[in-house]
Amino acid sequence: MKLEDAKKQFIAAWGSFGSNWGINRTMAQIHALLLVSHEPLSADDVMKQLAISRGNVNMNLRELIDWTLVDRVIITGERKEFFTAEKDIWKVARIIVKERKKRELEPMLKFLDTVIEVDGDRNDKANKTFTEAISNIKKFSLQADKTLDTIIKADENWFVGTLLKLFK
Amino acid sequence: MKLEDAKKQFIAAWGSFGSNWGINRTMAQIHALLLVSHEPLSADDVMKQLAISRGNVNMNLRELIDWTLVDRVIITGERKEFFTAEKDIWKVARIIVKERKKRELEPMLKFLDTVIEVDGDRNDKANKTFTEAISNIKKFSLQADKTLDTIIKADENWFVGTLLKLFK
DNA sequence: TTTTATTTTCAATATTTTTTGAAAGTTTAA
DNA sequence: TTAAACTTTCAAAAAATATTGAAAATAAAA
Repeated sequence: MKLEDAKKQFIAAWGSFGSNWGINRTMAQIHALLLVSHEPLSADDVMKQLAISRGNVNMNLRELIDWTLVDRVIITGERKEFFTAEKDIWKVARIIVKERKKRELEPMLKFLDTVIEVDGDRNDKANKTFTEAISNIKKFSLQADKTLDTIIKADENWFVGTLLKLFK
Repeated sequence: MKLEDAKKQFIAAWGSFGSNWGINRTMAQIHALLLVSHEPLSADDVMKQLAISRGNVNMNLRELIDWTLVDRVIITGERKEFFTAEKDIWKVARIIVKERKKRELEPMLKFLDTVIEVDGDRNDKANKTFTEAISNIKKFSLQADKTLDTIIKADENWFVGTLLKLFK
C-alpha cells in the first residue's frame, strides 16, 4: 500500500475509533494526522490535508491541546504556529484515562454522595434496592478510581512487566 | 431526599454518564431505571416513568438485551413481557468491557494489519514515522486486548484482592 | 376461528452535534 | 503608528443521531 493511502485510511479509522472514546471524529482525525506526521504541521496544513474549515481546525486543535495530546511548537523564522502530537502511545493512553477520569468518574462519585441517603424506612424493599444499588456503584467507582490512578502513574515497563506477568 | 427524587436524579445522571460510554442516553436511562427497581418492569412502566415513546422503549430494551445488560422475565398470569437488569455492578462492568472490546478493539486490530506494510524505502523518514506509529499502536492494542480478556474472566474477589494489593 | 393484547418496525420529525466561513481580535514586522 | 499575517469566535447551516407514533406483525385468549 502507498504511504499516502495508508495514512488516509488510518486517519479515517482513528476518527471513528475516537468517536467511541469521548473524542469527536474530527478531533481524533487531527490527532491521527499529527501522530503519523514526521514534522509539526500548521493549521493550514491540517485544513488542506483533512479538507476541513479553519474554524473547525482551530477549535479541535485547542481541544487537543487542552487534553495535552497535542503541543504547540515554535519554529524559528516562521510566523505561524505549528502543532505536534505526543507519539508515545502509552502516554497517550494514560492522558486519555486521566482526562476521562477527571471529566466522568470524579463527577459521578460526587453525585453518588448526594443521592445515597433517602428518607423513610430503611427496610422498605424499594428503598433497600435503591440504596444498595447506589452503594455498590459507589464501591465500584472508588475502586476504579484508585486503579486508574495507579495506571496513570505507572509507566510502560511497569505495566507490561508486573501487571502482565500477573495476568498470564 | 425522597426516594422518587433520588431515583429521578440517578436516572438522569446515569443517562449522561452512559452517553460517554457508547450507550445512548435513553438506553442508559432505561438501564438505570431497571437497576434501581426492586421488581421487573413492563414496557408500559418504562414508558410512563421515563415519559418516552413505545418505539423508543422497545428499541432500547432490545439493545440492552443484546448487550446482555437486561433480561426478559416471564411473570405467570401476565401477558406482557417484563424486564430486569443485572444488578451486580462488577458483572455490568465486565459485560460493558467485553462488548466494547468486541465492537471496537478487535476491529481496530484487524485494521492495523491491513495498513502496516507500506511501499518504498524503509528508511525514509515519513515512512518510518508512519510504520512506527502503527506498530506501536498495534503492540499497545494487543496488550490491551490481553489485559481486558483477563479482566473479563476475573471475578470481583480476584480483582479487589489480587489486583488491588498489587496496585497499592 | 376471530378478537384482543402486545410487540415490532420504520418513515417522518425533532433534537443534538458538528461544521462552516466571515468578521473580529491579536500579534508581529515594517 | 499602520499593515499584513495569523488566530479566534460564533451565528447560521449542515449533518448525524435519536424519537415519535401509527401501522404491521405476532402471540395469546376467547
